[in-house]
Amino acid sequence: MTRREAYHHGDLATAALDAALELVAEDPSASFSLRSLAEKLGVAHRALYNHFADREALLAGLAARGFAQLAATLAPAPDPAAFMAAYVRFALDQPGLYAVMTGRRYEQINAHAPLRAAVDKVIAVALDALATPGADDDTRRREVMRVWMLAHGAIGLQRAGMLRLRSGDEFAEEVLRIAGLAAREENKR
Amino acid sequence: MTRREAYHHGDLATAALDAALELVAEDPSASFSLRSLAEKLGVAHRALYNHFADREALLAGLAARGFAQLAATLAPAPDPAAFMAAYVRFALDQPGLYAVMTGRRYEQINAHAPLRAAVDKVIAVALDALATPGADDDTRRREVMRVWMLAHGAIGLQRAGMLRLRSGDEFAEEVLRIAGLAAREENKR
DNA sequence: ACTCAATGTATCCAGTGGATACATAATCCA
DNA sequence: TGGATTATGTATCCACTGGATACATTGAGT
Repeated sequence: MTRREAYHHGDLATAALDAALELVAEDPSASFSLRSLAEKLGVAHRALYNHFADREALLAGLAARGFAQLAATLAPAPDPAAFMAAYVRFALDQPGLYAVMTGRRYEQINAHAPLRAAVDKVIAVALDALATPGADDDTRRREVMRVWMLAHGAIGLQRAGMLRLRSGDEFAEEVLRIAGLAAREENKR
Repeated sequence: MTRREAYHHGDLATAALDAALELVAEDPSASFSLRSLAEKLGVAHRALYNHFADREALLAGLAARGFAQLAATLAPAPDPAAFMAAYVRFALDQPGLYAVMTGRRYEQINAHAPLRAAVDKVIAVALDALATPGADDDTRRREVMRVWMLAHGAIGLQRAGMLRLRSGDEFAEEVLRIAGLAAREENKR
């Protein structure tokens, strides 16, 4: 451990988020305990509280990461169809992470600066990909929301088993079809 | 307690769901404990297990009730706009209940017959209100899903603070506008 | 070298969901 | 009618959780 990053056990905050991501990937309900997380890291469970005020703060940190990753995934989207396909695939690929991201409430997001920033970044990317360049702000905002609502709604209803859609790529294509966005070849994985 | 419904403390199963609904209304995160619920009912916390296999079963029962109530609320909807407005208002009026309803997972819904039936009832009502009578099944299904996705997505994004929309009636109207369904006078409360 | 803040540990606590064993009351059937 | 049976509720226990308090250790800056 000659690395500069190492304190006692290394960069525990980062390691904790890494481990939390794994636990969430294993169990999308994110019902993991701080103790199991600490055990996974070989550390006293109380050590985590040096980096995260409480469990919610840890989840907020994980959510912030997720939104940053989502923004990076969506950034190259050249049009609404590509955006929506990429968005839906992200949520399907990492259902636990997506649940953590969208499970925070408004106040929790605003109380956590990095998370707020990460969400705003996604909004900015969405505006680029979805909104008509010349239009006024209200119109642009509505254009973004329409696509986002459809995508987020589809994911939520799918998870709750209310739609009974096919899963995987076919799901993304079906959502595009319903949204009125043609599912073109380049949108396939 | 000469009433036929009374056993020891009355119809505990129903009373438990009533009390749970209150607790969820107070705290939409539905983080209430079975013990607080039992205390509210003046009963040993273990008594609840005579009526519900576990905490999840109790939530499933509450969700089933919610969907039945939702179906009744939506049934009179004469057109998609009215349907969507009523749906959004239901979710805003009872955010905790709506979260419990949509928080169950696919397997949990199917494992609970009354819940499954209640969800199917809502789907039937939605088909009536949203789908073109003569169209083929796939088209009808997609018509339903489009509206439902928009409504559910809007509610979810609003709760997560990602849309920053106005709340209350203005929220419902804005969602209708985004969905491309005119907000007419009769949709107002 | 010495101090101090950052980090990690040890130990405790009240509260939780759930299990097992037992008590009581309502119903059913001889 | 009355005794057995079953539904319901209680008492008590358990492992586990998030979090608090007190203390130990380590690295960094002077």
